[in-house]
Amino acid sequence: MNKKLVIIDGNSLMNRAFYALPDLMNKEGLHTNAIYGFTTMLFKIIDEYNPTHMSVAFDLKAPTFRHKQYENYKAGRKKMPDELRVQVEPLKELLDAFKINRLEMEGFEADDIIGTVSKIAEEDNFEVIIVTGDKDAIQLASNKTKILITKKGITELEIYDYDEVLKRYELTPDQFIDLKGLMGDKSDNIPGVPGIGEKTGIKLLKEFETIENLVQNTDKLKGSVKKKIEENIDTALMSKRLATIVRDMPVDIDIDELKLENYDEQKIIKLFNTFGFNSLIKRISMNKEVVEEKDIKSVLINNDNIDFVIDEIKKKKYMYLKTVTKKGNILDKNIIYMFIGLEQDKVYYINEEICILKLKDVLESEEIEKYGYKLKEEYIALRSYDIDIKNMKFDIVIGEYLIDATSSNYLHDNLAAKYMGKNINSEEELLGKGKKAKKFEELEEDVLVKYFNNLIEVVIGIKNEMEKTIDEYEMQELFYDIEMPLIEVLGYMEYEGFKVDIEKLEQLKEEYSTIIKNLEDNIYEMAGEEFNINSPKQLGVILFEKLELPIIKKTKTGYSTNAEVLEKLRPEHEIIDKISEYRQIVKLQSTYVDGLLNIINNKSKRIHSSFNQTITTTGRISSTEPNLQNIPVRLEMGRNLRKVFIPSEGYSLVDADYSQIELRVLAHISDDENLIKAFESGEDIHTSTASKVFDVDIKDVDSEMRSAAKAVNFGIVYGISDFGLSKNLNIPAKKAKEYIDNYFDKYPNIKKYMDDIVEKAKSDGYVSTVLNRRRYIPEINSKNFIVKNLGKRLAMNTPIQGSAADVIKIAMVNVYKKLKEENLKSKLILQVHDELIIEALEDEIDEVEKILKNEMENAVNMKVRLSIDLNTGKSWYETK
DNA sequence: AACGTCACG
DNA sequence: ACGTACGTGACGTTG
Repeated sequence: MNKKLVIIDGNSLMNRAFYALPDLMNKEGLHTNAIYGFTTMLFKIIDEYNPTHMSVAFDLKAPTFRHKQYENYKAGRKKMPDELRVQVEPLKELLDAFKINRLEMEGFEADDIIGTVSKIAEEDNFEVIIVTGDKDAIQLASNKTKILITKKGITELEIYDYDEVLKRYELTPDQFIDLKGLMGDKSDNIPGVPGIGEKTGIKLLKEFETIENLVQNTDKLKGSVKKKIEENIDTALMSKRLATIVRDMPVDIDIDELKLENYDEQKIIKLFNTFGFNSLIKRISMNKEVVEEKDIKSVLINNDNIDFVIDEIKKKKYMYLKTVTKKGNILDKNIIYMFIGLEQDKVYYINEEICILKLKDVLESEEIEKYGYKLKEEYIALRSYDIDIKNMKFDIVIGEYLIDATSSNYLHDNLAAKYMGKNINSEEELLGKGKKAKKFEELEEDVLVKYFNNLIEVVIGIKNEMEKTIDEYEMQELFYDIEMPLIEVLGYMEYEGFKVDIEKLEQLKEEYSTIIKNLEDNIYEMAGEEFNINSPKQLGVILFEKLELPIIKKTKTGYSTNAEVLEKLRPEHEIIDKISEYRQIVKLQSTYVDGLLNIINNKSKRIHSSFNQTITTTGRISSTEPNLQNIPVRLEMGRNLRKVFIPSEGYSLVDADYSQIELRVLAHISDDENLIKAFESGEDIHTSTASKVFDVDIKDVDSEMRSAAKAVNFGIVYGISDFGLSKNLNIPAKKAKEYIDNYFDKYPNIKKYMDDIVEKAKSDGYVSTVLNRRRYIPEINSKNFIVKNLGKRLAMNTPIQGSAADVIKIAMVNVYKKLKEENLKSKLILQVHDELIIEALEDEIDEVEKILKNEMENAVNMKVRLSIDLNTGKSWYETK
């Protein structure tokens, strides 16, 4: 095999990566962009060139022989920024894990090491590849040595071999040194001959070949060039010496030591993990010669032999579980396979309904713990078989969400890479993506079996370590008592759905269509032409070019036409009102009326939203397809839509919402005496805040003061800034700052909370809720002012929003449990952050209200009491 | 796929 | 001086 050496200029490449990539950080706030860029480059080079030998050369801090020759060498160079400096040692550690040789030598620069090693390698008949961001290395090009230089960014490389240098510079690589001697080098502070640049330099060297020859023959020059050279002979010679890369350093280098060995995979994965390089973890396992590919034997179980599996489950008292379903109605039987794992290498699967039904007992047994991946899917899939799965005890997706709520990827292949260092076939690799994506039911059985066997084994492989982390983070209560039981509650709400009045919805559709049509006509007439009102771009042209209205604000793509801008333009032209109205109704029509009509379940005639438990960074749940957490309420026109959300025959809706839960949570966390007192007094909280901030008697607070105070309270919850408040209240920032200062004066412990939590985020890297839910805030250590300030607001807001989320989740679990215990027919069907909705049987309304009040107000014990408002009605609209 | 806009807590 | 309120999801347009 050909011997091939890749030698990299470590400092140079790190530098390039550092400046080319945005400021990446891991969750503890370690900057990682240079490491990341370097590593991707490393992968690329290994992939493309497949070297047998490799080394990375680094500069050391100590002065080199060049400094001794010329005291100004590299003078004036900026020192390495701290954000880059902190990445050097971790990168070296990573290289060690890769078993890639590192070279550094006191008194010499990386370039000299590279020059010396490449020479030794050339003599030993190696093919040599030098990777650097610095053009100086071009002098080393030869017919055996290629120089790769990073182009813009770091992913693109320019290749210089001997011929390429000749072509580009009309000089040999050796002459490149002379050229630099003449031109000098700003970044190294090599003087060169003043007034001689690249053009003249090349011309001279083409004629005289070297500087030495040139200075001997200055008589052949004329004019200003002659003068410049003659006056700078010594400088030119010295500059050439400085620019010459040493190729014979007095060292013994055994090139065999640069040989690539098998890298330490576990260590690399561990390091990638701390850096947060999840995508690279996948790549590292892919790069392995042999991907672990043992024959997977999940055992197919049928009706004749399933009893022995059931016995085994009962003995173990747990089961790992995954159902595979075909696409279809949530209410139908859709399971095509069910996988059951008991331990590593012991996975069974079934594909007959009769077998599923035989498992009903163990699935519904409180004694048998269920472990899995996205267990809500199992709950829902089994409901149509009349199986009510119990004791879902461990879900690795929920676990990972608690460990890192800012992660955007909880897919099993990613978790396998992180926890097990394994490269697993992902769902996207199995099914494809986008429009061409296949469905599970379209795949061959053996392919599916292999995939789901892997998935089960991932859950088995991860559970133990994840348990330890949950213990370490003291999240046992949050995980086992709240988030895990919540899975069933959310699954239940999805399966039950929310009834809608379809006729009413269709009637609204007609009404809105007529209004929209009229508005369109009006707007076209006022504009003098037809255009797409829904296009901000076209609308912008009409408003700001044709009608020449004043430009209030710009977006990065053009004119802003949002509601705030339109409000300011209102007095300018009568078209504005029509556009605002049009926007409002089109929104209602497209998102809500059409959106809802599209998604009504044809069997239940109800809406089955999906509730996601692992999306938000603060701990809230989110709702999709449709989003039932943003149904209009603020404006009457939109609020009417709530009339279509109705209970079943014989039922009513009972709606319970927490009063000021976030401010109450804040009072508790901050232990602020005044805010606690304000809640105890029973006084309206915004009025009470107004009386403090504006220093007037409660009875003298007018509505303007109250609404200003309300904005201040919102600001406090969001992580206050004078700018934000001033914008919201439309007052000068100075005035806003006065309000804030006043507020903190009157509520000193809140001020203390804000200061302390920001400090905590800085020192620990994360903040926590009352139940130890955690969010990492790397933003807070950013050098970027904007990002850092965002970090501060996140630190202030997350414990408040997150603790409120904790509280309502506890209430949900307890309300759900209570309804079940008491065998009530009433159903919990929706949560909207601080609000629960129960579809209550008429006869049970009193009991349901009692349960809601009791469980919600006593969900946690805080320094201020929690309070809810209760409303009952025949539509969501009526429960106000 | 990104952007602007707008609905909610 | 730097430019922002916190957390979401859906729609239509545009590139």
